[in-house]
Amino acid sequence: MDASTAEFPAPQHDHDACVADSLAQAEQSCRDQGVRLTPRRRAVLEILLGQHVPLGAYEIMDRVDWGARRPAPVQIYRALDFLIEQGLAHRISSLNAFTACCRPDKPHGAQFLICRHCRTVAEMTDGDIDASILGAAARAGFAVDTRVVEVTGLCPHCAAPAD
Amino acid sequence: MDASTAEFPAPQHDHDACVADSLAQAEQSCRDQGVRLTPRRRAVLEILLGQHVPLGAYEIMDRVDWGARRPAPVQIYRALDFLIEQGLAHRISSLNAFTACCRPDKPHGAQFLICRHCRTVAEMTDGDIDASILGAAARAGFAVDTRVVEVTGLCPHCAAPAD
DNA sequence: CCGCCCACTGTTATAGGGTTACACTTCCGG
DNA sequence: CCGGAAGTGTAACCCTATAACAGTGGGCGG
Repeated sequence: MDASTAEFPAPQHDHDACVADSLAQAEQSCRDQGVRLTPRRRAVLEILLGQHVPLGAYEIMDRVDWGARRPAPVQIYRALDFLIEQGLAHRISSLNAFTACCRPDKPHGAQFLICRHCRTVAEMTDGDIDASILGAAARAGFAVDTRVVEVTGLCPHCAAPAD
Repeated sequence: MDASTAEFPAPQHDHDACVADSLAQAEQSCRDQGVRLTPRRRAVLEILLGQHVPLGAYEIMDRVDWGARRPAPVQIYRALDFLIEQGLAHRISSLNAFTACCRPDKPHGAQFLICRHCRTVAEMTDGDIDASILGAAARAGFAVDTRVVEVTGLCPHCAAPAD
């Protein structure tokens, strides 16, 4: 079975290219699905793409610039709902925070590795984890709907140097 | 490897015995550890044990009866912190809610099956899930600290009859 | 071309979840 | 009997999320 494809982006990677890439993919994906990536939604996505650290809804609210007035929480949540529905973003339940999806092209339930030091999140799609969860659920007679897998610890970049 | 041991309690099971049992185990466990299951903490635990459905901190606050005055949120959280530290309760991140641990005797990281219909939660300790998570993390060079595994869907009792 | 519907957006208010700071009490060991 | 650590009480505050309702704009059938 397909093994883990998780990777922690190096702190110095070319993040601008990283963002441009994901944004282009998102636009393509929305065209394909016949849904609208409006300026509001796009703005929220861009903010999420800005770093590999998840943001709370209120942090997004503070960073977004929609002209005259600071947006209300509900506006942010609406954009987030859309992005999550489209697979362009994920909610990190254990942090009450949100992060852009790094592979919007294929639909997937993902698992997350969360560094407790630099707070970077790596997304993986590991077949073994998925299979073992489905197996255990089946043995309990449980019909699986959604899965939340969030692992906290230390990423390679924070574990290696003096902490 | 040890397979899943999850089970959904039948809606009609003898819940009084179920509670008495867990409470006795909790008291024994606290004596063994040399920590104090004070009346406040015990009250919160009893409320959590009252059903197999997780409760929010504010629901607990409403149900607890500490005499004259309704307790403040922080008092509930302190009791919950203690119970979780002692392995007598768990936090369900995806629900912002708490549930009593059904097997306080052995320390463990657990996985949860959450029924979206009756909201009952079953706790399991599945070695395969654990191993696959640790394996994937190791391949990413990630040092695991804590794991959150929460699966939503339909439990056997809600899937079978007319829904 | 008109008018209607529907998706999107804006505004206000409120419910629910969680923490900080500080003061007081109770328990227990020396 | 005294002092510290653990437990408890109180108040104030911030973060997270949703409900309810009003306005706007564009596409499509008539």
